[in-house]
Amino acid sequence: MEKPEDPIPQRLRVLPSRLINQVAMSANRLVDQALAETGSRRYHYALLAALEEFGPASQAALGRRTGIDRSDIVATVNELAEREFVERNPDPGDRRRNIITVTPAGVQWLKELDRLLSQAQDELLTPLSSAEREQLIALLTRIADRHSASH
Amino acid sequence: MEKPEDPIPQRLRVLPSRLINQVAMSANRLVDQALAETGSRRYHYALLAALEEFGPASQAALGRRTGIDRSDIVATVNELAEREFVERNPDPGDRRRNIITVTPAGVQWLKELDRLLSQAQDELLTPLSSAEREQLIALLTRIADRHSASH
DNA sequence: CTTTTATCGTTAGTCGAGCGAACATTGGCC
DNA sequence: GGCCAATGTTCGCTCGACTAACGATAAAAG
Repeated sequence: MEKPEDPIPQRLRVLPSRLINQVAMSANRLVDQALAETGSRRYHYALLAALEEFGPASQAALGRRTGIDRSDIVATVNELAEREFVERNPDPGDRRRNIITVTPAGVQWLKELDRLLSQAQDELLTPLSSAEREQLIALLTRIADRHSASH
Repeated sequence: MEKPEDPIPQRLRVLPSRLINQVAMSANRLVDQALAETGSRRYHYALLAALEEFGPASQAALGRRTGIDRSDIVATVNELAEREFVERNPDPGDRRRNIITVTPAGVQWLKELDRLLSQAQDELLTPLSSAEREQLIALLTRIADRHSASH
């Protein structure tokens, strides 16, 4: 009654790069949806996380730490600044730089995002046991490391 | 001498959804780059694979089998038809449909893409042993299945 | 000190993937 | 015959990732 279920080609079903994309899409769907209700985007979380963990930083440094392009940092900082989660101030010691600082409200917000994201991760990984989740993370980490650091 | 290597926030480093995206990006880079040299794109492979495995089909059916939106199928079929890897003919039995058929050249091309993609997969999974690769695929498959089939 | 080189913030614009909306044509169903 | 669903197609949107350019400033080289 609800199974027209078209078959997926074997080649595609087992192709690692495709599997990964499939899962990435699910992950993004869950995460974006969780964040959307609060008017946030993934970049917001990344930036707040970087700021909270390493303290105030220039936009360029934030870009390097989060992997976000420096041209995209601009918009993200704008959005966060509008909601007063961060402040953008010129660096007196280097007038090329802006120093970005989290506000207390920003830290609070980060905690809220932490909560939402952790729920989303759980939903994503539902079919796996905790041991399997760690396995998966370990395997993925090794691949990610190899392809960002080395090359 | 070449390690400014900015640190990545802990929160991001272990966030599964982010790890997966990271790896997906590497995968796409490798795959796209392998395909680009031949003027192909991922959709081309998906379509040819579906055709070769299940035979001639309507564009809508191809969409269902590959997960490609039917509006995107149009362009993909156009591109493949231009290079004479597929043929698009009206279905005499249902005049709403086009029947897409792989040509022998298309089958040959698919084999070439198979070769290129398999290399790319290998490059992606370099840091993993074969046992680990199977583990990874198994884990990812379970997640992907859960989130596509069951909703 | 001056000239070159590099970094920073910013704007604008490209590209591909994944979609939604709309529309005309055609089929199936009652 | 009349209504709803499916099909092919076009148009356009959003997002993330990225490139190119520019003016300002700083640091390095001469």
